[in-house]
Amino acid sequence: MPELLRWHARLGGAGVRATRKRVLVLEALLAEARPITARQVHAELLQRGEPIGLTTVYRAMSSLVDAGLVHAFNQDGEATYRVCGPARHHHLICRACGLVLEQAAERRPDGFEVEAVYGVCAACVRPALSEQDFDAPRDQPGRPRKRNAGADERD
Amino acid sequence: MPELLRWHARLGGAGVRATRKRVLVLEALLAEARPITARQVHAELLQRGEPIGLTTVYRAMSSLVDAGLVHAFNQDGEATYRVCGPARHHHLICRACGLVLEQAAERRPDGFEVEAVYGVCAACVRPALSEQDFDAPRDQPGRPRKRNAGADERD
DNA sequence: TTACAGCTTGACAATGGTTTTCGTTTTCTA
DNA sequence: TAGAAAACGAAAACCATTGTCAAGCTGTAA
Ligand SMILES: [Zn+2]
Ligand SMILES: [Zn+2]
Ligand SMILES: [Zn+2]
Ligand SMILES: [Zn+2]
Repeated sequence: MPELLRWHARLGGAGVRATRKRVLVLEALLAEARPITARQVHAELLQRGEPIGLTTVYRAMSSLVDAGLVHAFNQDGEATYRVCGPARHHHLICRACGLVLEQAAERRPDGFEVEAVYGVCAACVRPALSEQDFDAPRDQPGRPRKRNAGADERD
Repeated sequence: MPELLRWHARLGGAGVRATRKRVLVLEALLAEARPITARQVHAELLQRGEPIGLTTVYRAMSSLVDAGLVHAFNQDGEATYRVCGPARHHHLICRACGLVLEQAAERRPDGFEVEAVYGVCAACVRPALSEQDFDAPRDQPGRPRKRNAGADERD
């Protein structure tokens, strides 16, 4: 299982021990294509029969972020986490479906160094015809919107 | 005082009454070049001898955002507000000094529609030499950093 | 193996920004 | 001058996140 060993190596290289709980959290993140919250990870692990405290999930997230394996985002006012590649990059974050795309590091002509771009991805922009969710992008289930999903852009 | 009347007109046009408290909040925002929090507005108005409740400040912000006069951001995990121009635009938001720049509406070649770009502005990128705050950009005092100003990008 | 130091875990409490609640006050209109 | 609707504000509720602290685990040196 060289896959798991690689993660252990990347954790150890950052001075973070690959404890059982941290690996569980990492596995839960690896199973998701788009970022999820600490609460979601917590619920999934409990459902898998792996007892873990929510506090521990938060701390594991912090460790994984420190180790550079995971990046954190802010979606609808709460923190979400996703496993990212090792190359330096920034992100495109769709506020409609939650999808995150990695982009090559970029410094704009005006000198502004981009770290995160929030907006609406191509798949979610297209069907801007309907107010409801019918005809939503098929391959992207979309995350449930929360309170405060109004006209502002507080991501 | 045609200035004030213009604001009244823009508020009324959006179905938002220009009440005394709302105008006070708007004035407080107009005095600031970069976004500020509801708590800051609240404190400034109290200092000016204008009694107002924090709840009312929050609701005034919501109304002003609905009316399109004010845009909301998320800086260091809390909401900040700034008066914006009427043209459709998105924002460059510096996480170091809090500056917000309006940018012409933009859709990337890949179809992603940009709404907010978080990163570090040119003035703040340059002096990346010192860890401390000495030699910080002079013309931009910079806002005090808060908890969680770590490696992640949770804006 | 044992002992010890230090890291990890998790139940619980605390924090802090924001929203709800609800009774009072103000504003608009007839 | 009413009466209705909107706005106001103090206090409580909300909720994601962090702090606390006692118990458990891990690695290492004796
Ligand atoms: Zn990433
Ligand atoms: Zn999308
Ligand atoms: Zn704006
Ligand atoms: Zn800056």
